[in-house]
Amino acid sequence: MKKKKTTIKDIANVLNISAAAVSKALHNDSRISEKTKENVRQVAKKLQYQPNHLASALRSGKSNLVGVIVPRTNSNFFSSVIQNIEEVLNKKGYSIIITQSNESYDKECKSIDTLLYTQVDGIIASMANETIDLSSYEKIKSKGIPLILFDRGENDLNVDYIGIDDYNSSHVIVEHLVKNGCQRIAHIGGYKRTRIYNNRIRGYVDALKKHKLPLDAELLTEGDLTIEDGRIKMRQLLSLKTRPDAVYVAGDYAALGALQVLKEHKILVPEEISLVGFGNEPFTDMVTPKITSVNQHSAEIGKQAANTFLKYIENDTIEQRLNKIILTAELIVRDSSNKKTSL
Amino acid sequence: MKKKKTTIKDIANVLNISAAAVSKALHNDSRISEKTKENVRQVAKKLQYQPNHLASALRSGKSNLVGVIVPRTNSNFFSSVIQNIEEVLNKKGYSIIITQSNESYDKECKSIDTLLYTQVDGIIASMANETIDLSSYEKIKSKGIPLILFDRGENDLNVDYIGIDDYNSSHVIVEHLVKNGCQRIAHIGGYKRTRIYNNRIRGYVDALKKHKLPLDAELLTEGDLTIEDGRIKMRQLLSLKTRPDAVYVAGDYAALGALQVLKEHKILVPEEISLVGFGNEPFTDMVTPKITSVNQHSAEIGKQAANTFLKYIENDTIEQRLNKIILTAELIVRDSSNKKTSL
DNA sequence: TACATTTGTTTAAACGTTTAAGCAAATATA
DNA sequence: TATATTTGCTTAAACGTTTAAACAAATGTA
Repeated sequence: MKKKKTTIKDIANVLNISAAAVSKALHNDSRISEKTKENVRQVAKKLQYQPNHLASALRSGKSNLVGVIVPRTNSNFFSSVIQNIEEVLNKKGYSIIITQSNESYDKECKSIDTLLYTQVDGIIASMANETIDLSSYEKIKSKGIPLILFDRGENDLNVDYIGIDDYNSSHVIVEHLVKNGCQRIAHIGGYKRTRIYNNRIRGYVDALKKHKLPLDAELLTEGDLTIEDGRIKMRQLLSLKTRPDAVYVAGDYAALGALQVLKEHKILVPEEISLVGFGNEPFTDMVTPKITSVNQHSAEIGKQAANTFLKYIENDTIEQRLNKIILTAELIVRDSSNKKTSL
Repeated sequence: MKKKKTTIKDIANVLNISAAAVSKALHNDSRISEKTKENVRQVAKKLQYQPNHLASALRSGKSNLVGVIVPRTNSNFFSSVIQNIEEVLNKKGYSIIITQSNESYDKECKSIDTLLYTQVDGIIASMANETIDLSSYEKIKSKGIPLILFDRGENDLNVDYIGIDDYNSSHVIVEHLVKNGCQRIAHIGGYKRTRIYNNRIRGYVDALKKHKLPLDAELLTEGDLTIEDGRIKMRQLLSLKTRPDAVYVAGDYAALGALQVLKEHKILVPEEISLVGFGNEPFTDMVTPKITSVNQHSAEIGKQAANTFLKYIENDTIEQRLNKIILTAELIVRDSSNKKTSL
């Protein structure tokens, strides 16, 4: 059933020249005459020749493929990062292979193996929530393949990292809430072991101290920041003797869950409780009230990640080391925390 | 800088056997002694041997890679389909390469070229909105590579297709709206040239006829079904002399835009105007009021698509032809159209 | 004992490219 | 005119596997 594919040899046979000449003609080698090049191009077109990536990559040692590992693609942040990585890399002749870890460590390891097996020229990744053991990522490094992390990274790997200033973002958020008259600010956080969430928590704690606000253990929770997690944590917060008057949630999905619970309890947002999310997912602008959130500059992160990879390709003498590009996140104030306009 | 990668020959040298023996040992060939196999496994582990996909794929003519083309990944429908394709195929030793067309015909052609170039063993695709010219897809077929379409397909390609019954879904929706007392039902549709949207439009028209409802050209619009498109079309509908009392939108994002406009105009949903979307994106359940929508069985579609591909691999004598698997869509009734409970 | 089969391995070719090296013919240089 | 350089190609090896074919040694069969 399989149709025979046209190879460089087929073209060579038609023109009665060597396969090497055809290869060079297709690569526009200066030592091949214009006439031959034109002939080759014509025959290639007529025979519907399509170069065989496997063969050329094997021979040249370059696959022109870059692996991208994300926890999931159905968040706007990740899909926007991916799109921008692709845009930059396509221009330089690279294609990308996207894999999802689904936040699972096992799946992530498998993805890495698949990518290495496919002989990608580099890997750009955001780590799964579950990942603590870094040996899989060490393997990438040990093969001498450029590794670039974004969003969810790890200092210990000593590779390039592109992300936002999580610690400072927390300060900006707390400051904003304080300005809006909030006194008892809760934080629904991610897992501390993940660096970005740890930084957000540290920023939250330090900002409270700075503003001399109560630092109550009850007001600080840790979780996976899914919608359901947000619902659970919000219910917990509502059951406290003294409820918070503001909740800063480290992820938009959990913020959405929290908002649902608040609405179910007929609690006015932001009048009774202010709400701030993180990530600026499109739905934060769709729900009622619109949720204040933090723009993570996904496009910029994608572009920087791609360019960082290209840097290694263009100059392979550079040694990989911890090199952080930290972008300043931007607070997008919306109804859920803006008491001034809603009064 | 590049570390030397371990090959089958390195293992062979250590054990003083031939490379062929190593290859066979790694593939658990029955003609290799247990002792040798064990030795090979040990040395492979010690040297951190990772097979070279390029070489094995080139030699065997099988890449164990399947290309997946979607308009975008940041919709829940597509990312769920992808996840299920991956799940099924991973079990059979295949990895997938995901590419996004971003609804652009050009990008789609490039994606197809990249995938063919990468020598994928098959392609599973949902076509871009823009795509009318099918020559790119014909190219896949002409190479003898299994092509499976889902959601956005084209009969003319004569390949397998997995999707839902769009025509009938429209009937179910109109029926539901009629039962809820709606008389003047508008349809914000997709482009007619895309088969699924065409089917939804035909179903809408025929259902109106069946229920002897007015078939008003003003009430039927065509567009790209983005949020913005939904907003524009909804404003148009509101500016009519006689407004509709129900709007059936062929996509959830456009339905969301329509809902925003309705809320901005302080129109009660569903009391004054009922709203139904399509796709059952998670946000339909998050907004207020929750939007009635249609579940497209993304998981099932993904699994069926993967299994259809596997069918061709397991039996390469089968000729590809138009073979539709049509799943029955399920109407999820929510607040935006449910007058009975909301009264 | 003679031959057949099985076991465990090796040899060598192949997959489709790229590329270093080689070489003859054409052209330039002195 | 003799020699050097350039042009336009060919040859052959290589990339890391897989696999058909060959083969020696061990084992089985009659």
